[in-house]
Amino acid sequence: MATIEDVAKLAGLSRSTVSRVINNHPYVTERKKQLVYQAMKELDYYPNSSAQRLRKQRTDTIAVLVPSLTNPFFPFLIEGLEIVAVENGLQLLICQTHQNKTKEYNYLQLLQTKQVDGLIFTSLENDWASIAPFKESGPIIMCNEYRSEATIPVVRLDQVKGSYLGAKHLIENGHKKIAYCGSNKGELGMDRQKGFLAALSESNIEMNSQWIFRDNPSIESGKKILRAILSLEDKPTAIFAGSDEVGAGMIKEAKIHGLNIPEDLAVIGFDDLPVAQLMEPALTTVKQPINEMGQKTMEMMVSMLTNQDKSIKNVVELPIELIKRESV
Amino acid sequence: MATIEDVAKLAGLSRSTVSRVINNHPYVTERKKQLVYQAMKELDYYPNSSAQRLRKQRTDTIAVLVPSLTNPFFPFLIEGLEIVAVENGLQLLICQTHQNKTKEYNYLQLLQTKQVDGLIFTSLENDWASIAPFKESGPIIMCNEYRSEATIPVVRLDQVKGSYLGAKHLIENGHKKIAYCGSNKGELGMDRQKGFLAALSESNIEMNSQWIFRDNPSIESGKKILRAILSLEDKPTAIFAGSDEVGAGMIKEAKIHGLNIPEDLAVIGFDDLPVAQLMEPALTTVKQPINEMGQKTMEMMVSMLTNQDKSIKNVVELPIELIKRESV
DNA sequence: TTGAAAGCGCTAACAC
DNA sequence: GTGTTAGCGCTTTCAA
Repeated sequence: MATIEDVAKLAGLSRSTVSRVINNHPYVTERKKQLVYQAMKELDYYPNSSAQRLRKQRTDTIAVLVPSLTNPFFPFLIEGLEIVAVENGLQLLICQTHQNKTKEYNYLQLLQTKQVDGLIFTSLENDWASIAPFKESGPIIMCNEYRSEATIPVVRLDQVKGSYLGAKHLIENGHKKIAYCGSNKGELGMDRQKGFLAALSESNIEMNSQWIFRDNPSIESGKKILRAILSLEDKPTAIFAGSDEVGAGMIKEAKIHGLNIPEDLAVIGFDDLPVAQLMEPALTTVKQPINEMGQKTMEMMVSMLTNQDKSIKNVVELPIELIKRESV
Repeated sequence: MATIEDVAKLAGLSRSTVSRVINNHPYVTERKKQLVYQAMKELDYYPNSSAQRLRKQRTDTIAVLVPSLTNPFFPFLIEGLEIVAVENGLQLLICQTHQNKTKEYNYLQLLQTKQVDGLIFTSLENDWASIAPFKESGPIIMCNEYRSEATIPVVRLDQVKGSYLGAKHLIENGHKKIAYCGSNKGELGMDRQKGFLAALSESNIEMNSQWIFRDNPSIESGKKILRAILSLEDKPTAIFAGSDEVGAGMIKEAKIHGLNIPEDLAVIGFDDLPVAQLMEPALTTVKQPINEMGQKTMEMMVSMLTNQDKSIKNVVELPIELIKRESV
């Protein structure tokens, strides 16, 4: 394997000059530049990435922590992140936490071992307190999920408003017995529940604790929850599904059990993923501007990387809207 | 930022001993080991990843090239790859090519710049001839997609058989006018078409060239193709969709246009992704053991990494089967 | 069982 | 404009 030394020798120049050519420095004669290119080609030379990183103390790589790629929400988020990353010569290191606290925590070592320059959380299993110290090791941003105690930039949506819109829509369609699905672990989940409950109490509707479900946001969860609802004595007439995948699973399972959607049971999703449109009836949902959220996040990362603004408490909030289809 | 030198000093030992502790070498007194641990903790020390990689000439990272993560097939494949990668202390660097020849080609530099130890193709835009030289830079494996000229290990399915099964099922259900969707660029695509045509000719069924569609495997493509079919004078009675997403898009669009599935039009998918079960009617499909394919691939990569078997032409072929649901 | 020393491949002062 | 040189932080002979 050829090194920069070999190239320098063959071109009859010094390592520095070769390095300058590699890094597009000005002040290199066109002639010598050509000499270098020629030698590189002849030797099939490529700069060693580890050596560059060690010397430059920079990796141009950003870690992106996602719970799972099989939840389509995250590939769409990554899509947005990647657009801006590529524009800025950054590489993404995609890390699946599988909702595992320890795994998530261990990925923070990427920052300490200088394998990445920055890190983006799109979900969070650990307490903020245990994450906070890692801010010293490089820029950390939260995207999608958030913590109000966290003194780092956040790109998020108004989840309170999102679920409020969803619940309101259900109520306006005459529903008073509404089930709720969603996590209550993160602040995102708590806010979403808050908005939901706000809409109910605004209309003096009471919540039945039996109608609250905490499962994972998956199709299987949707099916499971629907079966649980069916076995209830006092059944809700509508469900706030918390995600399109859950909503889709519910619709499918409901129909298997002979229910008509939305007549027997109204379902509203969250996210506006492709599956929402595919369902029969098409899933009414709360749309999140996922791609835009990704882009805004990476823009912020780039600015942190260049300005060294290590601890701006910057909150970007993007719009969220109701998409009416046929399931309510 | 503390370095190994700092740790050594604080512990009153040499860099070598600290390094030995870091790398779990035998022959270090328990006492000194503890001294090192203590110093590392005190200094909040973490080994610099770039320095280790440069020195060890190893990154323990494998590049995985996928067309796109928003096609759920690939997240499921990655799931399988990751299981075995984690077991073997390997990291995945997931790279989206977005079906772009140049992008794909540029990712090969990861191998030459020694940013990764090996590389896995799950699709291929470039000719094999232009990829072949990169074998010198590290182990390359093909998974899912394949090329018979390629002298590298391949983990794949019998695509000829898969599409044959699908077409046969359509024929057995009385169809003689069958449309086909699928790429004809890669060998996977060609084989799939081959199997499809084999089933037809076995039953003396002729193919109408107007019934062949080459769009991308997406929901939108499915919708578009369905509309194209609707505008045809001589319409097929069944469609081999080539992917579940395409099939799902078709079913949805067909119903919008008042068609009954499968009475007016039978649809068969490919992959057996979650969306197949969600559709109404549920999508009959050809199931690929995606997760298993990922695992087998990474097992092979691990063995290449350890045995230095750089050019085994090893083909692993996994079973493929028909899943009968309601769309045929 | 431990330490000294060489060197992985590169970049960036600094000097000319 | 170009070369010399120091050194990024680590591992691994080699010798003791």
